[in-house]
This record gives sequence, C-alpha cells and structure tokens, in this order.
Amino acid sequence: MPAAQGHPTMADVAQRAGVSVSTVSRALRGLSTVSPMARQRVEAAVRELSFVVSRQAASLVTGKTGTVAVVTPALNTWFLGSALTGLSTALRRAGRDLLVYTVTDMAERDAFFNRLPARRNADALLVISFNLTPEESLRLDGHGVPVVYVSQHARDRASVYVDDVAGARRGTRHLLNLGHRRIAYVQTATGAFRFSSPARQIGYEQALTEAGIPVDPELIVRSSLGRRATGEAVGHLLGLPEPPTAVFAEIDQIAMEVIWTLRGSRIAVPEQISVLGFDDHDQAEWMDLTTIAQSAEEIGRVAGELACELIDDPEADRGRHIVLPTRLIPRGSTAPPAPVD
Amino acid sequence: MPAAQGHPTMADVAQRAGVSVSTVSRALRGLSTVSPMARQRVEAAVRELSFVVSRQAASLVTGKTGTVAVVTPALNTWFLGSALTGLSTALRRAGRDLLVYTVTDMAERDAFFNRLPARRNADALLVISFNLTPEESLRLDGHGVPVVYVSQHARDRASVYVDDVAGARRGTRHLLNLGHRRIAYVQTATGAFRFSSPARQIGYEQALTEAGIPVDPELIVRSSLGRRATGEAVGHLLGLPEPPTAVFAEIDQIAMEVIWTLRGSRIAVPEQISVLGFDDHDQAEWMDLTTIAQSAEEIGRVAGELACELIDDPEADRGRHIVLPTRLIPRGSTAPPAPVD
DNA sequence: ATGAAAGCGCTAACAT
DNA sequence: ATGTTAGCGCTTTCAT
Repeated sequence: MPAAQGHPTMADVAQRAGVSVSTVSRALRGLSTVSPMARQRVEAAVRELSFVVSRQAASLVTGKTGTVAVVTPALNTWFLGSALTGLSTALRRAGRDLLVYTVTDMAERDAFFNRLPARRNADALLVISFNLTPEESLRLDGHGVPVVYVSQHARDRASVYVDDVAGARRGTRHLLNLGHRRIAYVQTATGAFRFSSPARQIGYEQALTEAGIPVDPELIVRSSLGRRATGEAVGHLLGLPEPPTAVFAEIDQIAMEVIWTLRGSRIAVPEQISVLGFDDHDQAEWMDLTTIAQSAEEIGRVAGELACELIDDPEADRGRHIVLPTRLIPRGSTAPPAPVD
Repeated sequence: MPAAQGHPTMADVAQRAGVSVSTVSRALRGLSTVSPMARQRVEAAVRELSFVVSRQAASLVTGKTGTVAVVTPALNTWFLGSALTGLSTALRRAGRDLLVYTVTDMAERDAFFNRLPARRNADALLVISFNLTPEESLRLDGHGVPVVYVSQHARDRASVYVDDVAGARRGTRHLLNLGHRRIAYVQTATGAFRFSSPARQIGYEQALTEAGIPVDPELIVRSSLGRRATGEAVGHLLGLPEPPTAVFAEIDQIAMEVIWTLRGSRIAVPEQISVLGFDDHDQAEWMDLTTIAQSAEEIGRVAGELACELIDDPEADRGRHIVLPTRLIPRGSTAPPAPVD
C-alpha cells in the first residue's frame, strides 16, 4: 500500500510485486539479471502505482543527476530559441532533463560564475553565446563538470559553432559575383555582454581583399535592433558620396529591418540595392531575403549530443571542436547592381 | 580535506570550520540560531572550498526539489520565448531552478502525460499553450504537484492568461471607429496540437454584432505561417466581390506577413487596406503594425510567481485565475478606409 | 536470480 | 547555540 500522500516509493512497488527493492531497482534499469517473471510483476506494480523513480535519490548514490544545464543570455531570440530547441531534442533522446539558467546582466553573470549553482545540480554545463572572459572559463574548468561552449570558439575546450568566416566570405563573393563593388557591412551593436560575431566581418573583408577591392571603413556601420537605429545606419550609407549598391548585415534581423527601411524610402530591393543576411531566420523566407544559412537547431542538437558523450565517456576528448557548415540561400533580395546612370 | 575528486561535502566544510555538519547546514540556510562567530567560520570554509549544497541530497529529506518544471510545445516562437523569459526571471528571484520539457508531437505528448517524468523532479509544473484534454488535466491533478496553466483557461485550476475576447473586441472597435465595415479575420492554422485562440475570433464577432454589422463567413479565413499560405489567404480576400478594407490577424506574425504580401502586390497599407495584429511582437514596432499588445513576458513572470506561491503555501487557492490586461497600440498600419471610388 | 545491508549528502528532531 | 542521531529513496556491494 503506497503512503496515503506523497509519491509511491520503490518499497511500495517491491511490496506490491512481492520482490525486494533491489530487484525493482534492477528491473527498472533494465539489468539482465532479472527473471522475466519478476520483471513482469515489477512492471505491473509500477504501472498500477504509476511509480516514477526519484532522480534526486538515485543521483545521491550514482553521483549523476540525469540533468544537463545550459546558461543563456536570453530565451527570446531566433538563434537562442532554435538552439535550445535542438538541445532539448538531443537531451530528450538521451533521457536527460534540461535545466535552464538565464543570465541577463552583469550582476547575475558574476553571481552565476562565482557561485556556479549548476555545478552540483547537473552532469554537464552548456554555455551559449557568451563571450566568456578567461577567468570565467578557468573557473568553469576547475569544477569537474564537463563544459561545452556553444556558438563560440573556446581554445582547448569543447565547442560547437559554424565557420562564420567562410560563410561571410561566401556571401560576400555572391555579391561580388553579381557585380557589386560598393558593399556595405552592418554590424550588430550588442554591448559588452552578449556575443557578437567579429568573424563575419573578417570573412567580408577577406572576400573584398581577394577581389582586389579595398575595405572602405565608411561602408562599415553598426546598428542595434529597432527602427531608429536601423534608419540611422541606412541613412548614413545612403548619404555617402558614393553609396553602396549592396548591404550585408551580420544577422538576418538587421537585414530584414534594412529591407523594410529601404522599401519605406521607396528604394527598390534588389533593383536599387541588394541586401544579404546571415542566419536564415524563420522570417527570411517570406521576406525573400538572400542569406547565409546556419542551423541554430542543429548547433543545439550537436552540442547536446557532445555533452552527453562527455558525460558518458570520461576518456572522451574534452577539447573537441565541432564546426558546422553554412550555406548560401539565394533569394530575391540580391541581384546585379543597377547600371550606372 | 575535501575528497581528492568529486565535490566537497558539508562534512568537509564542517571539519574545516571546526563545527558540526548541522551548524553548517543551519548557517547556510540562514537560520537565526547560529552564532556570528560560527557563521563566519562556515562562510570562510565554504568560500575556500567553493562548496555548493547538493539540491539532490537536500530534496531527499525536505521533499522539495527547488525546481519548477515547464512543459512547452516549442521554444522558438515569440510568445513562448518571451513567456519563458518572464518565468525564468520569476524563478531566479525565488531561488528556484527551471526545468524545461519540450513536447513537440503527439507521441511525445502521450509519453509525457502518461509517465509524468516531471512529477518527482519538480515542485510545480507549468503547462504553456497546450489545449489539454480533460483526461490529461485529470491525470495532472492526481499527482500532488501543483499545476499552473499558462495562456489558457482551465476550469477550477490555477491559470494565467489575458482576456483575448476583450482585447480582440477592442481592436475590432478601433477599426470600426476608423470607419471600416468590411473587416476580415485571419485565424492561425495550428493543427490539433498547439493552442490557438478561438476567443479572439469571438471578440471580433462581438464587436461587429454590437455595431450592427453581420458576421460574414467569407471574411473569415485561415492561414498558417509562411509565404504561400498567407498569399493564398490574402488572395482569397482580395478576390471577393466586396473585398475587406481592413484585416485583423489573430497573431502579429500573420499580420506582418499580410502586410508584406499586400505591399508586394502594390496595395498600400494603410491607405488601401488597414492591418491589425495581436501580440505586440518584437518586430511589430519596426513594421509599424497597429496591434493589441499582450505581455508574454509578464504572463510568464506572473505564472512563475503563482507557482511559487502554490508551492510555499499549501493552503493557497489552487483554482485561482489571473487575467492580465491587453492594450491597443495604434501604429501606422491602420487608418480610415479609402473613399469608395 | 535475488535479498540484506550499507551508505550517498543532506535536514530535522532531539538532546544538551 | 550547538552536537548527535535518524532517516529521506534510492544504488550497490556482498551474500546466498
């Protein structure tokens, strides 16, 4: 008979099945040393009592919590939402739970990395889109829990990311191939806190240099999200003596705002100005935005799988880097430049 | 001396501080029955060993896990991302961890509600944006863990949501006040799985009826996200003998796609057709979309606070409903209808 | 193949 | 104010 209130325990199951607690434990974990008969009775009892093992109790003895923690600066962006979706999928398949820590400002960040609450409560820690300081990384190193860096390149530590340089270079070449020579680059202004991608700008500059076109600092602007910021950035570019014929935005969201701003100013995209993004955001398709696609979901999934591997195999390489591909998706926002009038 | 490997335990701290384990436990939980002197020594030892209490072990005796679980159909939509952000904030403040279960198809859904893995591993369960069947709700009821329904109205059970009917009615009145008489409504096609909001359509119909305008079924269409679906829905409306002068979309994302589609067909918004959304999505501001705003983040926050209340106070009303307000945000996508030619 | 017993790291009740 | 003791619900030897 299960306790009147509270959850049934293994002892309840054992009693009902007429076996010992050990046998219940073994049966539930699928160990081979259980007779078919006993297993059957245990399964029946489990079903009847709708018993669920307590991970807390199990973890106390195994030392494993069955949980993976992720630290993220937010949950409501395309990239993070998609990456967490993939991560969640991977963990579900592996039978592990996902513990989410959001850290949204510097105070919380300090608190998190100083106290490391995740440490005792998870078997691995994933860090998404943080530009960790060396001190923070060192602090994580010392705590025994495997750490996977997602969407960032961490020297000698497990990391999963895409090749931003190659992707951006390829996108820029696409514009060059179309005949563009004045190509602007719009960085994302993220503050010191969040992770941005200087690597994409490097790819942009490399492609220009390879094509023998000097990098013009006037064509590199910075914008945060939102109407005003994007409007100002676009305004600056259009006001140049020699304005660009194409704009490459570091992320799709900015690219979409740029398109919107241009259309609002009656500047035709792509006839007068081409626009290229990076991400393949959910909305890029209906906005008809040419973009360099990265699969945030796959990044999350692969990172989750890597975390599970590091947990299960203590001998696994803890410094492994997994670089995922990007691919150019040509859509309607890029075209050859308008002929000079 | 802490164990060579693995985390330091309270015994390690106690030894180092020269006190008993109980004193360490008391000090760490801030109980008043600890001398300042002892507390100081404990704190020092904790810092030196960088000790963190194991929630697993604590929960075994207290019966509380310090964790709240949320079941969600996805992580990568504006609403869910924002709601989880708010939830995460509330839990962080309350010192609780957030466990996320994503359930993306029927098989997983059945598995989740049958096995209820969350049950033993969390002190409360939040259910976001699921249209639970009565059987599923009953199953949740029986398991002792408080459940909070987020963004849905669950009879006699704790729920947090906005008044969709009132919001939609207000939005529709806004269009009526501008002089519109042919107002279309675009539902979101979500399949049987996800939660949609029939309540918004009710508000739309109420406002029309109050204004003495018959509800025309031809003006009510359904669209899923994406270029093609939205294009078809808009095409249908424009092809009517008497096309609408305004479109009210159930969610902003559809509204934004409608605007984009209309602009692509050289139909001026709002001059020729007004467009109204519901949500106040992140991108509504730069798209200049008039919308009925709901704060998904607040919904999540309030739901989190409610969950904590139900955990801490067993006497609390487990059937409490919290209805949050919506508000109309007039922007540039709505205007009086064009004069009849 | 199964059971008995020890103990994981902590909290709570009971001493003092 | 502090220490001692007894478990919480499991897993894991060690017997048998």
